[in-house]
Amino acid sequence: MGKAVTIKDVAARGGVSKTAVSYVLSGREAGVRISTETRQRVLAAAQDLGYHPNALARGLARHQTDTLALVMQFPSVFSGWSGFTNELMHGATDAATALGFDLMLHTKALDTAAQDAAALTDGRADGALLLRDRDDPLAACLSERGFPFVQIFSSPTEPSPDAYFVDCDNAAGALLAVEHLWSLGHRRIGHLSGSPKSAAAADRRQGWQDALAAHGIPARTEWECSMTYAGSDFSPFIEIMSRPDSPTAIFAWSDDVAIRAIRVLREQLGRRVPEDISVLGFDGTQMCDHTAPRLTSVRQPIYEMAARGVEILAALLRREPLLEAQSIFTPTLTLRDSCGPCPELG
Amino acid sequence: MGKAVTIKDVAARGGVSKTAVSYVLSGREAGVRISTETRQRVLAAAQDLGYHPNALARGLARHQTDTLALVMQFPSVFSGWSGFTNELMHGATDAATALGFDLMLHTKALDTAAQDAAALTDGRADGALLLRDRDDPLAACLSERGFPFVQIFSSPTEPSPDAYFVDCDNAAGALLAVEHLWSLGHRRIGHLSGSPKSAAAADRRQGWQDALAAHGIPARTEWECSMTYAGSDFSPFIEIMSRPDSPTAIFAWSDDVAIRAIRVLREQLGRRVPEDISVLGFDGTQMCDHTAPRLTSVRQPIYEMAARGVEILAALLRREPLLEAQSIFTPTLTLRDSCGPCPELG
DNA sequence: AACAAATGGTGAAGCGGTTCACCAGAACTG
DNA sequence: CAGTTCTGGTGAACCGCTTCACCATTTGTT
Repeated sequence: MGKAVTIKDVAARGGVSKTAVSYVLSGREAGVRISTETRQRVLAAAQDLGYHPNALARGLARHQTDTLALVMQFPSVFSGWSGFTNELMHGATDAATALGFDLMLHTKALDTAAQDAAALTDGRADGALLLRDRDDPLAACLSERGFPFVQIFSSPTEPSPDAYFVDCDNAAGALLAVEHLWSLGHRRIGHLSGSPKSAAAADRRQGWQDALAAHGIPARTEWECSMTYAGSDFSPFIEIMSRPDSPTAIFAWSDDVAIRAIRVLREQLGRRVPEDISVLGFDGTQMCDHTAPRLTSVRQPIYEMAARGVEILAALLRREPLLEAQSIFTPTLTLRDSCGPCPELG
Repeated sequence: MGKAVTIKDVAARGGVSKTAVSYVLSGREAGVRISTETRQRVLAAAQDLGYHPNALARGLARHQTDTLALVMQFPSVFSGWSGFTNELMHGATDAATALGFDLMLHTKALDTAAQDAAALTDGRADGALLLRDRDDPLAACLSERGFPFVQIFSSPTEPSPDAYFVDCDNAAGALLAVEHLWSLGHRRIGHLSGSPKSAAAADRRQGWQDALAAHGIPARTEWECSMTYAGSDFSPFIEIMSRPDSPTAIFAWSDDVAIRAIRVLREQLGRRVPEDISVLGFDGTQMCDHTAPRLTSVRQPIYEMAARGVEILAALLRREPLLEAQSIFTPTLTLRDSCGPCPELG
């Protein structure tokens, strides 16, 4: 790094004080007047020198950096392949750019939530977008420190008016899924569930149970199989599907897992989808259109949800009025080709 | 944000000077000796107060932030779905975490490369990972400013000993692809090409041409179709494939595009893959295993390449000896089910 | 006992900005 | 023409941390 050009250099070249340069370049001329002529000189000097203010110094002085932290639960959030993370990052970066914020990634995990919170509040970011488990202690630690944050793809167990979050109605999504399969004649509807610590996964599982219960068919344990990642060991699933009364339809908690399940069904169990068995996913990622058969899935608008999270956080930081501090999107069902009538019918 | 706890608070509580606290907490005790007893007091005080140094102030004073900037060519790098970006981010974040660096995303684009460079060198990042077009002016601007960077998934046109980059041998990859299709009897081998500005895409296209030429069959213009994104309009492709002498095999510059092509072939042209036509991709993303048919693809180790980029940059910044400043990975061919013998044979 | 060396630590000057308090001179007022 | 109000701008403190130069004691040496 050669010596970078500082505000002092610009001041010298413009024949003015640092103060004048600061006022001109930051645009915030409240309290101080600068003549048009001086402004031009400063601008020219800055241009000539290729000056760009040091963000560290500016941030230190202003206690504000116009930077948002994106905090992931696991580094492994990047290990899925269906495109959830891609779409999330896309929405978050687009919105951040549009609103004039930069984005920092926080994938590190320290020993305790308190330490994570301390690290997050090291001055580099003005606020955080949290993609974490439900009731994650980090949120509490951040609240305690008075650090602004918005949770995305998660919502608190108890309604709390002062929490900011963006989520979709996962239970409603699960209901859509089960109802669709039910209408196709399926009665033994299995579930590939995610981590119980994930708010989204837990709600989808609950929604599945409730939807079945509403039809007078309590969900059976042997219809459920925990499959947190698409890369997980699917032998429990194979075991379950090999039993006599195995489900005729599977509702998977995510597209990733659904896609993997289809493959396992075809390659290791010799079952055709949707003729022998129906599979339904959750997320409605782009990949759904490109599998064979194309994956019927409950869609949550990931891009929009991530963008909304950024918007809420931005409004919060800028003390602008919030349209809705808590945003719950309604999922929709996108029909494609992976679900068919129950083969045991007629 | 409530008043954050500063080094002064810790000093007061420990009954020592700021200086002592700084030396103890930063671990860098060159030039100054601190007794074990004092150290304990400082540590305890810091612990009690939940102190974490302000990264802005520290960075400003030290001219170093242990943060890397990841600069994308387009925000749309997140719009693909095959998992390239996911795998890249995964490798980059893992390596950065392992080496003690944070990651900042830079997806904004200002008016000129010079401005982009100025913004990048605003002090927040020590160096940059560039995912950009070949001969991108940004690289030149950064060099001029003496800002350290490593280009990933790209390499300079002219060999330049002082450039740092990680790439794969794209031409060799294309050769693998063409040779495989050739060995299956295909003679009319088409190409879905990417942006000519992308180093990778351009090299793959060139490799395809050269490989065909080596067999005495110059690539015909009507075998090629530019298809930069998987979301692009595929009607030119449809047009090409509807002609009498259309290719019997397609080498796509990326998995995304290959997957889309398979779908278009099946749904809009009624052609079966691989019976009627073979399709071969590039990247070897996880998605290849989950399409139907599974996609035969030239694999480049995206995770490792991104991680290597981070490692090189880290070594550069820490003035550690570099094993290889320029890293060129050799791609491999992963056979799956999307390529078959040329139907026109026997 | 006199001096050197080691031990343990502090003060203050930055790093590169922002911003508040204040000021000199020109332009109005009555 | 003295007094007020604008206009246009400056000086210096400060943001929180690092680090160099330096100092006061204690311990070791001859």
